[in-house]
Amino acid sequence: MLKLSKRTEYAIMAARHLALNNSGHCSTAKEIAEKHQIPYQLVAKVLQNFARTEMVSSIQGAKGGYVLNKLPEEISLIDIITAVEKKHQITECMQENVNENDCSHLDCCKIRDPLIEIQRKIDNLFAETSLKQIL
Amino acid sequence: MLKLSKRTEYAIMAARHLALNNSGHCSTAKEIAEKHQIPYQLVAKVLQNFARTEMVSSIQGAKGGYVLNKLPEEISLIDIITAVEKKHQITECMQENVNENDCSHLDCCKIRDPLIEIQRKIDNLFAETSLKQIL
DNA sequence: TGATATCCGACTAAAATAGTCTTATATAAG
DNA sequence: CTTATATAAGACTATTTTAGTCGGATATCA
Repeated sequence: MLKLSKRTEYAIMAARHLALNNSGHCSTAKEIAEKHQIPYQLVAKVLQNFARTEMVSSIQGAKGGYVLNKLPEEISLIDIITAVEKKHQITECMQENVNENDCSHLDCCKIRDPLIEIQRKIDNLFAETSLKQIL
Repeated sequence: MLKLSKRTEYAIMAARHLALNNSGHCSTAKEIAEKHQIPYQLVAKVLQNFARTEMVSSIQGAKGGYVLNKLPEEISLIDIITAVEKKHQITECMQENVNENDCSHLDCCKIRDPLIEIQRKIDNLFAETSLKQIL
């Protein structure tokens, strides 16, 4: 319970790699997969997720790859997490497009408000940690 | 990712029930299951977990059940979580009996320290929320 | 035009979680 | 002393989520 997914672990490792190798040349998915011993297809997907955000650009074709668009201090763990995870909330009812009223438990809503507050603080913790801090 | 398990949700609901019905008589697993529409066997297990801690006592046999030993303000969400979950850490390497060195990633340990700090703060969030606050 | 990349959906495998079944033991009450 | 009711606990199955793989399309450099 509450564990970070491999996807997020790989995402942090990939972001870290990009930050450490951002001098001029871009990094490929293959390079990152080999360097950190993580499955190629998975890093590839994570990097594609990154490329859909502002923080990373992709360059297609031969000699292509990925580059960071921001400084490590401008990127937080929550940016990385939201880039690769659809759901990172501690309860079902906090996810997008879920109505407050279609909670599965009769008395859930008594518990809901304090949990929302905890969720907000957890997101804050990840927002306060920048990529620079883990280089 | 990061979602609380049903087990923990049921545990919070059960603890809440005990706190609200702690005037003299004890509550049975059956009663709690029916009142909150959660599977009997699951609440039963959660309550058995509770009974192994200081916060709840069980009374066996007919007319038996469970009673809270502490005031709601003396019980925190982290007490409830640790009573029912073996693992609630955000990474594998933070669990009991895991050596710092048998991390599966080559550069994990660069990431480990900041994550341990985040883990500590998450635990704190759950520790700061008492059962009384969710009654 | 071939080699090397990103892009992306569909699929399979593995692991974690949720839920069920079964049996043993304790105890109150008729 | 037997029956009904309750906790205790382990083994099992089903479901869901997560992890990982495969195949094909597109882009670009040389």
